[in-house]
Amino acid sequence: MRYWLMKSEPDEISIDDVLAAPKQTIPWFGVRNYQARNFMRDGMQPGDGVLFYHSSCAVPGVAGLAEVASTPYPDDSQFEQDSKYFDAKATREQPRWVCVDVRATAKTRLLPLSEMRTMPALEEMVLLQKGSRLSITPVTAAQWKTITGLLKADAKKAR
DNA sequence: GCCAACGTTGGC
DNA sequence: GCCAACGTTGGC
Repeated sequence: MRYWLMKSEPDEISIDDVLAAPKQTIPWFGVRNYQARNFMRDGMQPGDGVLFYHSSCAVPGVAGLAEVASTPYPDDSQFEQDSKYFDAKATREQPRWVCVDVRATAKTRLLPLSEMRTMPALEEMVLLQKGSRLSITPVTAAQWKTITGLLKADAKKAR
């Protein structure tokens, strides 16, 4: 069981969009960075925990929780000429890009990036490292526990 | 919209 | 295989 942080632009696909999708599940297509791809291809297993992160928006941060819901498979958008994710060098025989299905499990309060930066327990998060801009990054079990623990406690207080 | 940081491309 | 030029990401 591993943990990941996955960035999505809420203007494209927000946590609400995924929760509204059939089975609360969407294919995580469009990753076009080799490191991020390798995390999906070589690291992800169904059931892995996912921090659903909203990026490129007014207040970037963790907006919900999700889980990996499939093994990796070829990303169809690489074959679609009309897609902005089309890759002329990819073939059905030799796909270059993969995706996994992601199932949203909870919307949380927004945990802003700025707040995460103040938390000593999260100092080592890949997301918070200088110059880090990978759309998929690994999260340690301790970091996962810190963040989900905080968000669950806050949800309880809000009830 | 700016720009730092990083990734990719392609000539050599 | 180097590296300059260019493209992208994403917070601010």
